[in-house]
Amino acid sequence: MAVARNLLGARLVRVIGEERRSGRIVETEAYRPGDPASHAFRGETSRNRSMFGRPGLAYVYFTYGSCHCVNVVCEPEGVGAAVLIRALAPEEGAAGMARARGRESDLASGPGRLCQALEIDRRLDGVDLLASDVLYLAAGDPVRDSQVASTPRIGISRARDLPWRFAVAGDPHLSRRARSHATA
DNA sequence: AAGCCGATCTTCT
DNA sequence: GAAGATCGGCTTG
Repeated sequence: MAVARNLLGARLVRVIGEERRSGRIVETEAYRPGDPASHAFRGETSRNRSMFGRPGLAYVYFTYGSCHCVNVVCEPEGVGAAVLIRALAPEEGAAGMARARGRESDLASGPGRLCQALEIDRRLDGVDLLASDVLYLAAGDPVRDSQVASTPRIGISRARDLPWRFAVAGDPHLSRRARSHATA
């Protein structure tokens, strides 16, 4: 999907009081209407409600008892589609991310990790990523087509064959599963 | 380097 | 009752 590909290189910025933490998006994954792997597939629930909101909103969910993940809603209101942000290359506020993560490496190289590093949880579900001043998207360095790897999605059991995962080829900050998975 | 396990919330069967 | 858009630690090879 176009939005997932075009988010590569953009920045995700988190402001916590006086502190700024940000990173360049290096890995995304698209979840579209009619997609059996999408949280929206079985209709609207209290958890996925914001996925059906207007484009640019954040959909933040909690899973596996311990991990949050952020998505960017990208279809008109009522449709139910989003792009999962899977990995960031840390830029501003790496020290704060390390504090939040309790480690110095792999600060944002995974969908759950980046939420921990940026202190994103369900309280940020539904914020407008194009207007908020606590969590928002900003322009970054565009990524050339020659650097983009488009491959099957990871971490799901249904519709695995759809090539809707996008990554900056060879980037050192890709998610663990992207690294063990062939990234061609 | 790769694979299993536990943690433990939300939804679905 | 089980599986899931995961992570980190431990075990095995």
